[in-house]
Amino acid sequence: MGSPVYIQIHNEIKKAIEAGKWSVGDRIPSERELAVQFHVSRMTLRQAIQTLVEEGILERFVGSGTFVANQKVQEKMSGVTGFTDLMLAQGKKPSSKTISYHVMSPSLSESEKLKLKDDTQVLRMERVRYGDDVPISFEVATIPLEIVEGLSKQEVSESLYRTLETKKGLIPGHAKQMVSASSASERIAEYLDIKRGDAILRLRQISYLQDGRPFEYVRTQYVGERFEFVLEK
Amino acid sequence: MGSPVYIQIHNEIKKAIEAGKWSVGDRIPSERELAVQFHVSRMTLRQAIQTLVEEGILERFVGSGTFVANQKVQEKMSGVTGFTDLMLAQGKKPSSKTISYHVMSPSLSESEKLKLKDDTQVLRMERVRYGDDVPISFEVATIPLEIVEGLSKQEVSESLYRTLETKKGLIPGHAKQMVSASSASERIAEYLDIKRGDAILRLRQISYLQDGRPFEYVRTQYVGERFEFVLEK
DNA sequence: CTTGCAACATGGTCTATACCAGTATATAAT
DNA sequence: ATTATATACTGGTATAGACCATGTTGCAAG
Repeated sequence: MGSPVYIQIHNEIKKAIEAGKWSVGDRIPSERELAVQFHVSRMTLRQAIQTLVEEGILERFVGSGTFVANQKVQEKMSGVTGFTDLMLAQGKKPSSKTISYHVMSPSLSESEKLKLKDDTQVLRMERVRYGDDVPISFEVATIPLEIVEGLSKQEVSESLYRTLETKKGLIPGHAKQMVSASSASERIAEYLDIKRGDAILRLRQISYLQDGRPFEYVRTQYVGERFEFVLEK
Repeated sequence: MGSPVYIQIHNEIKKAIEAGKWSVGDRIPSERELAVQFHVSRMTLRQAIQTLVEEGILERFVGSGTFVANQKVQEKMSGVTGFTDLMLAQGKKPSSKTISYHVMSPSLSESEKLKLKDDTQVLRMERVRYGDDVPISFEVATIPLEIVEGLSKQEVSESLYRTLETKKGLIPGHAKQMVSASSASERIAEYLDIKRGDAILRLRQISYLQDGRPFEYVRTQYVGERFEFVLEK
């Protein structure tokens, strides 16, 4: 074995992680501790850690420590589906908490996006979504009242897409999505159990029925570190 | 000056090269000499050199010295990740600057994504992209060497897709994209003229040929406040 | 019980030094 | 002149310490 010491240590740490010695999110021992364990100087140990960070296996935070990097929740966007199905497809337990649920007059923006007539009322819902009880996103969904007429709050909240199809025969056609990134506000940070200023993946989606009518306008803020979209095209 | 010494030295050396103090192929003074000139330890000087090597501005050879690599210049882009079209659609002038352009051994991650054999070399390009001269994104593109063999730097940089089709008969098939959000590192923040920690929209894309072979792996970091990704599905 | 602050731990940077394995070059032997 | 060899120089690796800014934590004051 002619390779440098720091490469050997790199391999040992990687094997230890793969063997389950530390799980995702776990903090591994500090550089100073590991340097002692491997009988090398801290600088050499840092070189080993560095290569693992570059591979995305570890993450470093000043003052906190070094952690096994997060595997992100992935959303396959090949079809138009809801949050519930996305979570189930990944073997995660989906849940959500409704923050607000009101019928009201739409904002100008909502009215435009949903192509509403002047006097139309909408249902606006705010929800926090969880995957395996970890907050994944905060979303505001606006739906024309006529679409959800006759449906219970539970039906709308739990799985709108499925309910629309089975109870009203309304089938989603296409969707337009706008993705950007920003920072978490104080309020959103609290809901998502992150810090203000943390990275947010913003998704604005307008969903259309097969006949072209827009039926849902959703603004979602995903926790950047816990979520990832996957697109196949 | 708030930035670390090795970043400052990095900038000074880079400026000196751009100012013509050394030309492509020239050998720059040894690490020991430069360490004395900049009044720092050799390890610190090495850190500065390291960042320049990672950007492809310098090349190191044991026993011979450190040399200015053939790099540089700006070029108009078209189509590779659809950046140009996106900019034009918004009435903005697209441009880009090549940060590095180098043949090297792939990282573990790159090797996996591109399904490379053990000894395969890759071409790795780093670019900053602008819209109306405002930095929009920083991207790292990795391409197996065999794909671009025989092609000029200009052909690869300006329109990889078109060149592959006309010169090699290789036609892109599908692509897989992963979108997430994170915070800007110190280095990326500098390139994009934002602050460290600012919101970043990350896009990782693997492009496949029609026969299913992956031929390009691109990691792009968009400035969250300046960019929006629009999808129709 | 909360709040504020001090002490501690952590990764980031930097020093000064040492030895190694390649490369280049001057020197000696042919 | 050519060849072999010793020497000097290069970047690569490694050490053992040091200080800094930031994050965490426990303890004291309210």
